[in-house]
Amino acid sequence: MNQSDRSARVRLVDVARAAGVSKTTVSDALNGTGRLPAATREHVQRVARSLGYRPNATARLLRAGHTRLIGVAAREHVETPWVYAELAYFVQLVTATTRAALVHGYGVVLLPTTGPGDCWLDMPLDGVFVVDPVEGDPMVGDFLAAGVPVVSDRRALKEVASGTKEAGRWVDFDYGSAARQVLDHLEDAGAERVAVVAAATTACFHQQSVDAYLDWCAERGREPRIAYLQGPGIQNVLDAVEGLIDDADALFTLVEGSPALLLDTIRKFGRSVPDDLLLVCTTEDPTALYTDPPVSTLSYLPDETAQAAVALLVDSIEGRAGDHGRLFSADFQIRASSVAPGRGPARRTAASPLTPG
Amino acid sequence: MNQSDRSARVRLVDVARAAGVSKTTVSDALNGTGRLPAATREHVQRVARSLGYRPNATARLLRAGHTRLIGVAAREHVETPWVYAELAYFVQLVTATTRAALVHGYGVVLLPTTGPGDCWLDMPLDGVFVVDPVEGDPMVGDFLAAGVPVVSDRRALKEVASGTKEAGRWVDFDYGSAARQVLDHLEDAGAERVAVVAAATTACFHQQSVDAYLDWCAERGREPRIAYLQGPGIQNVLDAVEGLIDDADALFTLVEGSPALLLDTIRKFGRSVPDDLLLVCTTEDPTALYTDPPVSTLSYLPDETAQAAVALLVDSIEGRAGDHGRLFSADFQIRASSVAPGRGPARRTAASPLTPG
DNA sequence: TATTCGTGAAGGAACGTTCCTGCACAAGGG
DNA sequence: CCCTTGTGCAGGAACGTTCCTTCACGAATA
Repeated sequence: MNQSDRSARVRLVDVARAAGVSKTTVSDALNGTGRLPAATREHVQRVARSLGYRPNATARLLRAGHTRLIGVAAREHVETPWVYAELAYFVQLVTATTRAALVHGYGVVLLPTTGPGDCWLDMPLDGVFVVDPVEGDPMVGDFLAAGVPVVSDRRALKEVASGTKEAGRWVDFDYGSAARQVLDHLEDAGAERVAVVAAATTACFHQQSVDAYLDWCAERGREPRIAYLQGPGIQNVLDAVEGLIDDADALFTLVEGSPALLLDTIRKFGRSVPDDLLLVCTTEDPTALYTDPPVSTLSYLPDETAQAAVALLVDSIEGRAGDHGRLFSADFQIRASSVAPGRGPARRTAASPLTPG
Repeated sequence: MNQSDRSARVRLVDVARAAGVSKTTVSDALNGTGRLPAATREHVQRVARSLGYRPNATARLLRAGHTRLIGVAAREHVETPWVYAELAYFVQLVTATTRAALVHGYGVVLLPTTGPGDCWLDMPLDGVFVVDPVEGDPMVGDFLAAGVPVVSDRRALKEVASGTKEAGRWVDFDYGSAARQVLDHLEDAGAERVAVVAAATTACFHQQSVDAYLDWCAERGREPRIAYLQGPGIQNVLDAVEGLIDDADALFTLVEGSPALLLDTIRKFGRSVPDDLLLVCTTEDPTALYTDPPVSTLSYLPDETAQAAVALLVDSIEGRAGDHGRLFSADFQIRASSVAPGRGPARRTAASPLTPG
């Protein structure tokens, strides 16, 4: 099948033969290396161009010993379920990773998180960024064992720390305390029955957030109000809200859903934000700024995270010492949707602007 | 720097030496090829595992002659400007491409559409999918000249058709007639002053859509009402709407913007959808179904497009004949936002459902 | 004139696989 | 006992680059 292509492809030696010089000369002429007079250089370049020669990327990479390719495993981005549930976050993360990688001279491969065995190891990667791994994620361990530098969640790295010489570097959030920050804010704003919408996944972020919520409730002797998504898509988010709304005076979503649509849905059930229901969304969706009222958001800074991850990964790949990891703080933007009217700004976060500039 | 890693890496020969067998035997034992007794096979596998051997992906690829990697150039996805303007479409396209590629056993590399010269040619790709290329897109020509199979817009392929032996395959929409379909629908629904929001780019989709709109207006002797985005982000979309709204009785957006937010904005200007302003959005945002009223959408089927593109690309890569291209029709879903009340369903599209199931 | 020196270019070893070819040896059939 | 057949494995050539080493040769120097 591919034979015709294979043999038709002009190689370095073909150029060499056609130009009447050696492989070395062709290589030097085209790469600007070696010591060649301009005449020879131009002659070779002309011949190469006339033959339509293009160097074989794989061969150069083998020679070079690196591929300048990093993998990004964004579990929820590629796998079918939950695609929409967390869309904006993963999209921004992947996009920012690609951009950051480009700056460092690397390309990005979107890794399948599902798939047969360790098929990802067949890809010629210099390093991998495993975003928000699930519990006992096999990818992290596989790559580390294969000697491929990994950047991921600190917790995921710890799990496989034993037995691998290379530790892997991390980019982390303290998801638990971010959730607490939101919960405390809602409590300060007067909420007594905070409900949470979560996804049914073992991803670090969800697990830690939910655990923090449960602890927070337990500390206060309150009964947790939590709804798990039954499937992907907006409808499931709205359904989850529906199941919680009657018995809550504040809503904290851990999954992405259109802020505007959430407000619509809440309104449909006869509730009003923020008058008798406070709302905070974990989301990267910028529309939260423009709704009426603007919605308070908890952001996990995909741009910053991606940049840090790539920087750490590249350091690791290129053998520089650098940091072992970076700990970020989530960005909690308090807006009108979670400030009870007449109460003024909440105590602990009084410095934050209530409305966007 | 990297030398320690380099020399530390266990190679096939190291396993061979340690196991007291030849390279061939190791290769056969690990790949399940050749004729070896189970004992030898297991012995080699044990030694390989104990040394932590992982085959070098690049070397296998060189040997194999292919990389099982395809590139996706989604211009607007990675480049900074307009990132948000067309988000959902590109996201779904890239995601669907990744998924489809995986099914065929290929990985996906996100290609930089900006960057020095032809840096993309350094990547070891078996094929490329160039999404919605701009006019005179260099990538298409570069890859075709390099003998790398390309799937792209038919128009972009035509531009560079001369001189390259391989033609490239295409996945196409008739953007013009899709736009006309929407415009005709709006006219049928009673609109006389249809305004359009467009992005300032030379991407095929935008150019052809705008051209169709201008022609459509000219045919009717109507003055075109068109606003170009001044920059990325939702705010610019809303600003564009603001500039058009006073003088229009129908709005057709060619750029993605949150349907819910568009409705809010329109309402803010004292207009009402669909009573005195009809609205159709080009978007993949599923929230359009859930707004009040639900918003009519024109979808360019990213999932179907991606699947077809990957299938064509894989055929091309693996030397199968297959189709030269696939022409799709955009999916126009008429909902309440573009049906004037009391007028009943529009003539030409009476069969389409007015509300989602 | 014999020795350096710099320039221009060729030869060939790597990079780490896969896989084609072929050898040694044992078992079976004539 | 010789010839075939099959099994178990080793050797080494590819894949297409890059780059280190070597070499020839003319000019400048001693």
